[in-house]
Amino acid sequence: MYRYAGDMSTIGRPRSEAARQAVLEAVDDLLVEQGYAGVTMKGIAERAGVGRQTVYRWWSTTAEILLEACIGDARDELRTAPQPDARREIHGYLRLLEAFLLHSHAGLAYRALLGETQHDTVVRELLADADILAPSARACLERVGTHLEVELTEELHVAELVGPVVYGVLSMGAAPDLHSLADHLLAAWTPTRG
Amino acid sequence: MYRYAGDMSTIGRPRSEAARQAVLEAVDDLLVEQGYAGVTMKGIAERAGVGRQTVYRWWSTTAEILLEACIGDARDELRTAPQPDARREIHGYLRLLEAFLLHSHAGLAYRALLGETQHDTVVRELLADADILAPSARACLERVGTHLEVELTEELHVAELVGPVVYGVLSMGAAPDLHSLADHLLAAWTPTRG
Amino acid sequence: MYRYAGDMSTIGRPRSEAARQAVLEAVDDLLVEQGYAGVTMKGIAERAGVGRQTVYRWWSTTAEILLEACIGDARDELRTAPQPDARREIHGYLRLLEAFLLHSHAGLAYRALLGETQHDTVVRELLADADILAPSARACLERVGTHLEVELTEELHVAELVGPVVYGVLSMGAAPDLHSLADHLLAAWTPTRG
Amino acid sequence: MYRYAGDMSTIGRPRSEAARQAVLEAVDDLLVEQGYAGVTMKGIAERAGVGRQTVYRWWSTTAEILLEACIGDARDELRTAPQPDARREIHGYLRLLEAFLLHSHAGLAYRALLGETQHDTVVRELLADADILAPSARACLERVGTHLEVELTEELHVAELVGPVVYGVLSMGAAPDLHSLADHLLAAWTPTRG
DNA sequence: GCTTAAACGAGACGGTACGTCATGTCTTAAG
DNA sequence: CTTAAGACATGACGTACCGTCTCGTTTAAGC
Repeated sequence: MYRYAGDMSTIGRPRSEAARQAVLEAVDDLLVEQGYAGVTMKGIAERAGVGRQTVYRWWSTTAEILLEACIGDARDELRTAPQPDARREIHGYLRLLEAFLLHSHAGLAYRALLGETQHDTVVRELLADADILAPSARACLERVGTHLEVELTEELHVAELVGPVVYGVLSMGAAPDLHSLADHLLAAWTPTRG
Repeated sequence: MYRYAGDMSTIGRPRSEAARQAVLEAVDDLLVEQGYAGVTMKGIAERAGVGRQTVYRWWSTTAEILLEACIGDARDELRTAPQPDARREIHGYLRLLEAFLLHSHAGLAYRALLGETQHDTVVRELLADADILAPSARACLERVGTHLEVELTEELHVAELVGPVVYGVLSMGAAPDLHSLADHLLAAWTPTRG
Repeated sequence: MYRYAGDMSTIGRPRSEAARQAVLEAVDDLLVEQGYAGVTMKGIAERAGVGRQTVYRWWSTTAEILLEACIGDARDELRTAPQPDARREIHGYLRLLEAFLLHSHAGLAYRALLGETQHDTVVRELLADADILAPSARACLERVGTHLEVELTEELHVAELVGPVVYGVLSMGAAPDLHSLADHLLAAWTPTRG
Repeated sequence: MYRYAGDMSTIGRPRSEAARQAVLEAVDDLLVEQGYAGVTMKGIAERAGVGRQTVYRWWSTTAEILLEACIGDARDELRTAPQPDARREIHGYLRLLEAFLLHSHAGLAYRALLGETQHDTVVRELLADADILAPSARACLERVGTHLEVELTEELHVAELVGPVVYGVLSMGAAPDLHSLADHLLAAWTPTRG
């Protein structure tokens, strides 16, 4: 469970959890309703009914707020149930990923952040540290590996699994055909027999 | 070859090609020197030694300018020479793509635009229409197909070829291992015998 | 009679009288319809269907155009018929002046110019040279003088006659009571007997 | 004494009196140094070392600032000491008025505002409400009245007293002869004896 | 209970980019 | 050589958000 910073100090008025929640909800609402251009520090503060200084006290940029708002949901939404075979494992994960990127609030925030990453190096590290997609992909690969004669644990496999979907959604707004993609990945990862 | 708009009207002072070039160079310089945050309409106009109105007359947003500035170079930089076999064909293209995304000015602009795409729907269509990466990927696939027993022309194959590299660069700032990726792609696309 | 500049040159395309008229009408229309803020060089040119350079070629400022547009009408509108006695002479002129300043297009232009005079020294000289009000006031005073035992020709008398009305209209948008003003002026100018 | 708005609200950071003073001084300086054309919102803000938004927060137009800047000084500068007789009373006031209009900073601002009044109805009401000249003229008339057999309180008398000087200064840059004007006014206001 | 101290809301502060408008100059082709 | 058209560089317009600051208020913990 998430524990926000500030539990070390003991004197003075403690941080308001209500204000924190209001800010996180505000940033999510603004992103959905007004798009990324509507996500401004000023707008967030007003929407949350919170002083501007209060926002700046706990977050430096809109990206940080956005990340904190989506980080928990993202993990939950990308969790898959184990499947009986490798093909269903892969295909199930791809579908989940596609849904996350296209239709989830947290996914919308992730795409916005991934976009901002191209403009701002600080955001890149923030997002890299948060490591939103990779853990779920690694979990999938681990389970896929048990169905095959090989183990799949490397960064490369994550990129092969996740990359085509992310590229499709980011550049064209739609993922490629997931059935064929799953088949191809399976073929790529199955050792060729003599 | 690119021909800027304005060749239909015959009356009045004609559009200044010098101003157009100055703007396109200015946007490129600013992106490289100051990053995306430095790419503002005001900054472009001043850097180009051009009136602000002149910029707005021909372009609506910084994204349009960026796109026009990189579109030509991108095509050139993504052209590959034919290779003797499929593996070298694929690997050569992947290396070219990685270099483009990581080190080229045009590639920097493309990444910035792909980032902006996540914030702004208008930019998405602009970039989709420009179709920067796909043509080069399709050209590669076509040549790869002649070395195999199958043809590779679909959108899915483009995503499989391009996606892992783009995802790696966008989210972590580095492409995955291109040799292995090329091998996997070859395996995925080679019909399983026997 | 007014002769516009440009009658000395004989070679080349002659100045277009149509363009000149169009400009003068345009400036008048704009002042009435949009107020002084709407009187711009650009606006005049467009309204007149005339090239911008054509306007600049013959006039330097909007003030010059306004002056040329109103100068003729002003003279005509401020002409009074002689009256049988001094009081009617004075009162009639005051009424005419009031009407000119409050309701005439030329009077509106004059007030705008007198306003601009306070901002721009060049306009002051322009307007002083044009001498819009004084001639009519002097004509009135001359006729008044023949009804009295004194002659009234000085600048001071013009100011006494014209000043109260101009001040009232300029500062409050209305002239003072003209009957009483006429009486007072008569009293001021009648040599005290006994 | 003038009290700037903002003393009623208790929440939020209070208005900066320093910024207000800086703006009022800036507008005065600009008018004197660069003339009315130099009095721009941007220029005022920069000269005052103040944010542009701060200026717009408290004033809508340059006219409002100019008025606030001159309103206090104007009252002070137009105050006259009582005189032993009516002629000196009138002549003294006329001299004061002439000096105010021709040589005072506040008078310069008043003339600029009276000029702007001819271009902008909003300014007219602003200036009419401020009522710069009339109170001093009324005070003069009141004291003049006690030296005569009549009372002088009406708007008409103000216009007769002030009008000729204002007209002279506005249209020609100089007042008429004030000795004669004072004599004439006295003659106009003295009841004719049998 | 009183003091201390930090977080809170509100909002003014000096900046800066936005997109629009008018300025006065220029460069065309048409007459 | 003037004309209409319109692009050009310049710079003010009024708006929005930036991040900082200064208020008065609120909410604890510790004396």
